[in-house]
Amino acid sequence: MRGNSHIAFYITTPIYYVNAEPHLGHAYTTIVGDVIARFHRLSGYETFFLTGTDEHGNKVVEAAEGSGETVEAYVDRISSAFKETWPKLNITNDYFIRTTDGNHKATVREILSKVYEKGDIYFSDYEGKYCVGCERFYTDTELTQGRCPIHMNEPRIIKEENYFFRMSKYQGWLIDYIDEHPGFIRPERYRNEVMAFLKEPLEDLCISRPKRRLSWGIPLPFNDDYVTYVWFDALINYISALGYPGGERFKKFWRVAQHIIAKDILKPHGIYWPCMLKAAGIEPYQHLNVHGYWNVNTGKMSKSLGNIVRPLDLADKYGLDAFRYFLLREMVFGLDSDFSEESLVRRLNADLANDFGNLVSRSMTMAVKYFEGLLPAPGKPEEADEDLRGAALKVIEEYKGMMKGFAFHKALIGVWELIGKANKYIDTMKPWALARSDRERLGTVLTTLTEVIKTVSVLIWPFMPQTAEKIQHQLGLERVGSELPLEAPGEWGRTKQVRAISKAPPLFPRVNPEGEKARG
RNA sequence: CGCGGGGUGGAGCAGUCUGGUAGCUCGUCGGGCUCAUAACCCGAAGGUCGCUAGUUCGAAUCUAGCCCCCGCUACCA
Repeated sequence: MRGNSHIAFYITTPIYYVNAEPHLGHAYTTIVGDVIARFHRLSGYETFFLTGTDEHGNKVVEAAEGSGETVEAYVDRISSAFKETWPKLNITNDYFIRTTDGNHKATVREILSKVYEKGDIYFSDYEGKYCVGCERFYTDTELTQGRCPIHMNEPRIIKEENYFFRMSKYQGWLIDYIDEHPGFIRPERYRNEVMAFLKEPLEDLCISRPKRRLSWGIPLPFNDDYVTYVWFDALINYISALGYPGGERFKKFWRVAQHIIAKDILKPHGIYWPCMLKAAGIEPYQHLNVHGYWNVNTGKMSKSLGNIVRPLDLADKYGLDAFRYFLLREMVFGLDSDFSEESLVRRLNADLANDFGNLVSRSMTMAVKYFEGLLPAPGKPEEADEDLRGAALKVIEEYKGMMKGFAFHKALIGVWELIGKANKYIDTMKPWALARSDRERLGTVLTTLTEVIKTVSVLIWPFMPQTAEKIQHQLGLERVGSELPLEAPGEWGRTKQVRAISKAPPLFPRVNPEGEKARG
């Protein structure tokens, strides 16, 4: 069933700015990317999943000075922190890009030249309110009563010559494009937000900084006294990573590009980036997928222990798969959510331990207890068996639609409805009674159950790869993980050998509300 | 007239785009089962879906107006 490999899929996270170490928000975005990438691999798509780090700009220089390092050493260190975090969260990115990479810098300069030669970059005065202490310009809205929020002094009005990107030229085109491509920015609330912004005239974008003020950046190809402003640098990573313009990957993947971002960087991605692409003569990306924020009540945590929510700590404490599941199940993609360990524990116990883990546990135990793990070929299915199978096949179809639309919580709700039906099926069929009265029927019931569990294992693999594969090994399947495609559950009745020879440990041990592992 | 988000049983949330018996988790109460991780299954109590008007045979869902809460001031996905 790998015949779909000519179908391509390209997904990106933002490149993370290296002035802080990875936190919950970074982890969420990247796990979403991983889930969607794994889903497409499972569906037979040739998939390219990109993440990386954004390393230029003033704040990075300041952060390096603050830690007493050279800029180069500093960016290497923080970039590595990101790069080394992702494997620990089971992130399967195909490439990790850094904006300090030579090929990226070359691509940025190439694009700049192209747009410059086209006449869409011009040199002009920039006048603004500049705080000498901060060494930066402020907009009126950033100022507190007309004063710098940090130094509390009045900013100086100064003029600076800079290069500008003729973004206003593309406003009409962008409005039409978004109109004609309803899913271009999604969910819809963010599309509306961009459209609302585009109702006002778009200003041209200042894309340079003089070197005397900022040297840590990519020099403009047409004026070496200037470096490019961060967004023009950063956004281009999405194509430089593919080897634009001539790279095979660019040809294969760019036309199916999808970005994932959090709502704070909607404007650069929803407006600057499409205009930049248009100016450079490159097709727009396919979808911009925008998610909300995790609101973390850090006050509570710091009171007791003075600790912060760090993704790796949570994964260590509760299990990586539980952590990944929680993030994708709890947040409605696009909306804000509250994060708390309490709600994580609630989901871990209710959804994972009670509903799902226990279903696997009781089913496996019976397969081993009554048939020594070797289930007989199923007999003639009865109505209840067919109903359950029908429900499973229906869930697979709905799941695909939800996943493609980034409705992860709905995809998981569907899977858990199936889990609920399987638990109910056990209670209705009473296999422990069949063990004494009708062994053939017992075999059919247990086979039906293991098929449902197999189906579930495939559907949860993008979210919880370790758990899914553990189950698939227990079921004695020859193909596991990404080798077991989404269509496999349709081949019902093939699971004969269950390998849970002795009692397997629970997939998800229950946790008491204080976060300690409960006594099993 | 700033912009945006939200107001759904005790708590936390889906559902609103594509109107049609109001759903989930936790909690409470009662029952069942014994294969299972004090788990699972069934049942019960509990909601004027912020307010008002409108469209409609029918509105949590669409339209208009109003009220209340929260971000936009902390690094940042």
